[in-house]
Amino acid sequence: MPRHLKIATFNVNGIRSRLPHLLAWLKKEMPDVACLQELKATDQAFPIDEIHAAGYGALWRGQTSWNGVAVLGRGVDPVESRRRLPGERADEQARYLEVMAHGVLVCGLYLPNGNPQPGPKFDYKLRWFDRLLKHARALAKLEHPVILAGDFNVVPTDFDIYDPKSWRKDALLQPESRERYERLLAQGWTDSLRAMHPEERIYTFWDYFRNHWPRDAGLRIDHLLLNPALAPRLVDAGVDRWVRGLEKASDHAPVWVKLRRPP
DNA sequence: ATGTCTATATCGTATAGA
Repeated sequence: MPRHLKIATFNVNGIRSRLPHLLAWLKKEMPDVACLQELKATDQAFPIDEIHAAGYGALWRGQTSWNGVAVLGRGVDPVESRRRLPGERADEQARYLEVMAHGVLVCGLYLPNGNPQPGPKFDYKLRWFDRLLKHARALAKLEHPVILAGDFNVVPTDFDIYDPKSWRKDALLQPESRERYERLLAQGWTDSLRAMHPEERIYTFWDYFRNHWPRDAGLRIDHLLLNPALAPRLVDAGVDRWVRGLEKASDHAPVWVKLRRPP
């Protein structure tokens, strides 16, 4: 049994086209829990056999073409807590999956991108964020350890992007998006990457345009937030940049935290 | 304004979303 519990999030940008990368990453980094986003596959197309063969159990919520989230558990089948945010009855987009695994309530999420902004997609992003805020407020207060993990599609501050100039009008940097992320933190959530590395430029996403990866022109939009019951166990956090450097990589790199195991 | 991927609808190439 490794000393620490490792929980990660990875926007795979198509699980079928990215399966070799996902399997290589699981084998090398061995996260105990992995939240995946942008499966871009139906439930039937989810590659559960390969994931089982890699030593992981999984729950997933797919959708044709877009979105889709999953949570993998190393050596265990995650136990489903909920498959959608409260107040989502009419929302069919597969963006939220909450499970229990390795003693932690893991909330895997894929917040809407929201571009172009302004417009209906940005309105949807803010509504989705408001639903998350409402649900997260209750989760923060639990005495049980909880983690919010996923692609939040929010660059929290100008320190979390290589250069905000060409992104000022983008939905990821809007004051309305950032203010909601701030409110989330004000509920008591710890931004693990920033807490561990307050002075460091950290990126988790480099788009495919304009040579951004070779120039290390990235954004920090994939986040791992710990509730007060879990935050004292935080020992390390980082980004598996090597995955972004692979041939035909996702535009995101996996992000992880290491947590002390409870006594 | 641009740039590049993935998936879908359909079998070469266009469109949407990010």
